[in-house]
Amino acid sequence: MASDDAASQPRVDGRADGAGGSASEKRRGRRGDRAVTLVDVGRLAGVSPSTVSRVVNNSIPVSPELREAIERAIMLLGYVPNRAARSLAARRSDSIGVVIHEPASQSVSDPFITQLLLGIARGLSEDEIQLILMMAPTRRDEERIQRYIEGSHVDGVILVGSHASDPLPDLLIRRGVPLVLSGRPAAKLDVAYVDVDHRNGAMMAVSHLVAGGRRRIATIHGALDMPSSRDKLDGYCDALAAAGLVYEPGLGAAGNYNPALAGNAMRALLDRNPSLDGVFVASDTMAAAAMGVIGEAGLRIPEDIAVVGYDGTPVAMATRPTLTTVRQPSEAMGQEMARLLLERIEHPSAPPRHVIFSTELIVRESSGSPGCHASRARDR
Amino acid sequence: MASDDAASQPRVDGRADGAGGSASEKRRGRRGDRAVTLVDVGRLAGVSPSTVSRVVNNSIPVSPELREAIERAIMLLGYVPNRAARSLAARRSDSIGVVIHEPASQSVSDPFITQLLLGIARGLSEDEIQLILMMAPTRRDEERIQRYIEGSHVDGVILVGSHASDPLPDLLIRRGVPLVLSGRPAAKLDVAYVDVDHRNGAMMAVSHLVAGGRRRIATIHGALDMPSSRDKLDGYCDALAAAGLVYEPGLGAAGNYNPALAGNAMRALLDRNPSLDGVFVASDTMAAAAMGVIGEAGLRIPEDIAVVGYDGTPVAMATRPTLTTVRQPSEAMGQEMARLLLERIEHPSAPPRHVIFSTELIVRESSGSPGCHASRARDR
DNA sequence: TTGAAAGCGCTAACAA
DNA sequence: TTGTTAGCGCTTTCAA
Repeated sequence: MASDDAASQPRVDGRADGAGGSASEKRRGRRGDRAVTLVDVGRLAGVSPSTVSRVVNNSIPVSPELREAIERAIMLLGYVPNRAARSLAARRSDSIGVVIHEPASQSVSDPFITQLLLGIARGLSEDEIQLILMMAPTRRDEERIQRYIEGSHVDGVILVGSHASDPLPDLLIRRGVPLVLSGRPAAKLDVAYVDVDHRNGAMMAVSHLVAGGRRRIATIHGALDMPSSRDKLDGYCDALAAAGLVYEPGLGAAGNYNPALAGNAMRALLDRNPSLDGVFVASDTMAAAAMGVIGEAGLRIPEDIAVVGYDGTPVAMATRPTLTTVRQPSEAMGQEMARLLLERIEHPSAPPRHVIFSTELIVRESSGSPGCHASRARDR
Repeated sequence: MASDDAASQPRVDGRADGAGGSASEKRRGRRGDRAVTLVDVGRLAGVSPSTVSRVVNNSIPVSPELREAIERAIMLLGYVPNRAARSLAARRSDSIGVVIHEPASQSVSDPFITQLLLGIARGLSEDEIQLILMMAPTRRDEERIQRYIEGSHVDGVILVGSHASDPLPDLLIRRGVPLVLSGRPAAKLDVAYVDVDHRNGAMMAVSHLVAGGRRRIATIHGALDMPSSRDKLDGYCDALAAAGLVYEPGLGAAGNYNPALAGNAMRALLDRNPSLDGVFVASDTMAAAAMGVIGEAGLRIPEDIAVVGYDGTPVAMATRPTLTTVRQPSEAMGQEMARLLLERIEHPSAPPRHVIFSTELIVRESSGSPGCHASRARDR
């Protein structure tokens, strides 16, 4: 029922174009008034522009008196350095690119990705380095991004969520662009990255299901051309094996981190496996979708089917029942990626480092023992 | 139970610093090889750099033969313009800043914000304009951002989620920086913005609750120094009034778009109003949190309490029961913001325009009639 | 239509 | 420690 049928149709308001404004200015770019430059500051302080530059950049010592005079002049004039000029002269941009190389619409609404982003921003903020966000929803965008990176000289790139087929890492390495990946590369590349011990994370999750008495445990995994997806699948198998259970192909289905696909996957799993009593899902958003499907099938969580998600995003607390999940320290990971990148920018020829984070199982309601009431987890 | 107690402790892997790398390079900045410049292209094509520039920018006509020769040379050399140089000479940056002026950790994991961001990115991508993301979690960040905008010359700014106290809009306008706001400003400012008819959106939501037979309807609202929060509250009151119900202060509680706060708010509402049978919540993420609290209180949704959220994010489909919500066309809004900003950059002295979007009520399970089974909504 | 020349504002040798 | 001097690579008058 109901719904405004004008929905989404913008209503344009107010003085439309050309009402009073001069017809065509095309004066893109900086505002009229000439900017204050180093020369202006130098003149006011009675020193040369280079000395001012030295003060501004703290590059080499300047006598206290001059420094003070210069600082006063800077305040007085409200001088702010022009980044373009600085970039041009110094041959660096003081900005880094973050490429989100995924079907953007979904990745960007995945809280895990956004938390990572926040971490990166935090890791960068001390150094006055700007974050240039590049999303690659389409092939054309990829080319645009590639051009941008090659030409415009971001000082480095953080690549989030790349698949095996992604040519970008290899290209950037060849071009000598400092690079950090989220997750180790599919191919053997000498590159810095942050990774997570997903194998162990998945194993914890599935062992937990086993410990709760589940015997027939399925999994909804991500795209298998991502090492992280593979790792989780391996961990899942490890746990089954440890419990003396066997993995059957019919117990796995791809959700590719897309909630809609995950819903379908869940349906298929239920069809194929009537005796299913547990499922391990490779992301919280997919798990939430799967829970919906389970509910619609008339099955109860956790009594009939226990569910464990992955990521530890807020989503896992919003589901009912609340979702047991494997937490990745997403924000810390983002911050570490920023750090690694800055490090590579400083020392381009040092060998790339890797940092591996571990995970944490957060037990909530969705994985309670069958037939029993879920033991309530402290919800942190 | 369980949990890797090394959790979140990064494990550092691989050849640590100084293994083989030269101790200190500090060669920040561009990779060794000299970049290809306009001059190189010109030389190869046998023309002057200015002519090459004209071809690259399509600025003024160039004879077909030369153009072709130049284009060939560009391909051959793999020329890519240097943005810093271009910015410096042309006095524009070809980049715009998106300031997210909120407690970052929450805003960035709110899917509504991220969808808006995606829309902005889409709206920009055709024009090769870069999006510089600026998050202002702390006061220091605000200053950094302000410096950046003033000094470094983004061509314009999109400001997301600003409160009444935010000095930035006013400042930027005075400085002549092209600006677009998400949501109209609290103060009377002559500025471009995109807004949503929240008053009507809220009214639809609450009228829907009334139509379902609810008589005692509470609301969890956002920070009231944001016009959008006020509008929703007004719409809520409108609907109550239309139904002959009265608004009591005890029926409102602030959630400030923070799920944790919203949970507390919900608890307080339940305490204050034992006979509560409906609640309108100003965002989906807050609604999800509120639903959790309702469930913990032993009440059923929608039988005991009907819930309607706001935003129309994927979150609303992930809750159980699924959440009735008011959809904002977030991505379209973002795209429109980008368009408006580009327009202002082109025509700085034209009067700022406003675009108002309308909303759409999406009925799902959480608002079913009391005592009855919820009529299942088609889940689009 | 094309080229020459003068910067854009800054950094970084080099000299003093 | 400070100043002088070249550019960084591009756009954009101005002349031709």
